Amino acid sequence: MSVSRKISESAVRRLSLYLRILEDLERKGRNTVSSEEMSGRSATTAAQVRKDLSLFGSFGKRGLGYTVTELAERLKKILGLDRRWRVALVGAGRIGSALVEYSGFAERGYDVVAIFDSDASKVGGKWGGLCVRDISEFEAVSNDESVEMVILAIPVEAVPSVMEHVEKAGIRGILNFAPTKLKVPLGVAVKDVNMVMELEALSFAFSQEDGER
Amino acid sequence: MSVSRKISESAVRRLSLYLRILEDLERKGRNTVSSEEMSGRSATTAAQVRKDLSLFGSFGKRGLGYTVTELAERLKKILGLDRRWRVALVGAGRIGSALVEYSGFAERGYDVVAIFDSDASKVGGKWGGLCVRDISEFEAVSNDESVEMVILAIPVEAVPSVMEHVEKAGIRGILNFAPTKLKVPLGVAVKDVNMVMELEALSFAFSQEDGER
DNA sequence: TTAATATTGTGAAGATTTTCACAAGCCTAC
DNA sequence: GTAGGCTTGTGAAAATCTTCACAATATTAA
Repeated sequence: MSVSRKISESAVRRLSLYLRILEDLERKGRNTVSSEEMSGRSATTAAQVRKDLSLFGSFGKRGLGYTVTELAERLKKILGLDRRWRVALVGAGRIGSALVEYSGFAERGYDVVAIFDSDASKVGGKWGGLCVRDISEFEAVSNDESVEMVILAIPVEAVPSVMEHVEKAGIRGILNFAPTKLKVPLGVAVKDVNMVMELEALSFAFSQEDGER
Repeated sequence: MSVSRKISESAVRRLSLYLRILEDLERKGRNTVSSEEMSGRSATTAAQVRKDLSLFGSFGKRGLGYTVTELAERLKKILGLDRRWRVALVGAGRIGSALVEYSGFAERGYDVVAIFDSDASKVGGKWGGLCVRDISEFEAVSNDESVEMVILAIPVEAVPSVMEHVEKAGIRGILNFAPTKLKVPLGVAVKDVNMVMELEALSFAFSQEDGER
């Protein structure tokens, strides 16, 4: 399982997508699937599917394809989903609320174990069984709760001070909703979710099309 | 301005990021900026910044750098942000709510002009001045309102029936929050926002690190 | 005017990712 | 058991993306 090669961002995204497809096939009671069919359901080619999988081993049977449940298990393991993750939410605002109440997280192994905010009017409130804590308690609480990842759903202005806490606590994974590039120490993984950026990519696609007509 | 070359996904994301940086510099009253400084604030190299920009023309002055406001204007035009976009939200749930109330959209030129849902208990409700319509009215309303883009914030099960309406209405841009790959006709642009996928990328990064120790 | 300094724009080199194409292997049917 | 039909796994080729390196050009100072 230990892979020394660097796996590209897009390959990981595709693995994630393959897993979703396999889970769907599983629900439908399918036993095997070919790279050809998988490619039809994603937006890739069969060769790409096989290449992606071959980065981690050889999971299929020639002439037959892949066993749905087995491949799903393998992918879960590769993606680190064969365990649960302890996550803290920083920012008890609207986005945070949507995230915490979204059942998909828990289903996929991510447990929100603490919620923080710096707004005194929010601190102390109950959010689905959890008490909103003041951000100043971050290090202590995240240590007690063995927090591994953080979801950052805060405005840009709040980023520097929050990041200080996060860094000190030794957090090594951040899902960032703030529309800014975080500066993090080496070894900390950051994923940015930026809806404005997505919309801009969309309007760019439009403008290009129009320009080409 | 009309560019026939295909611009890569990641280049567009970077342009979007550059624009954010420039707007920040603008607020701070800076007049010019070098590719070197821009690269410091993004996660790229100075050469990458220059290459990205040179895809669309030559906007800088040798020895001096780029004029902040001028480059920002250029980027806005390139990204199709020199106009407003009429957007419909489909799915009056939690994510939809977070999006509609998020001021960043309106600020960047995206006006939500209609909201749809298929849940009878939601239809008729008022959402920030807009009346939630039944999805069956999609074609008629989106035509009246000249809707250009759609934000899809619905569960996977609802995708096929909703997509029928969207397709019939001739929508050509979709921001998709449903965790599934949409099948769309040629010429329709789709951007997927998938938080579970981002978290999976994060747990993958973790697992890799651990494996390498 | 000339020299020194800064920074762009861009071919070319290098690196990475995707696609191609086919040998190798597995299954079914006869 | 062997022929025929699929489908994987994978080197090699092709395509794409990033970095390098430097000529060109603008500014400032003397």
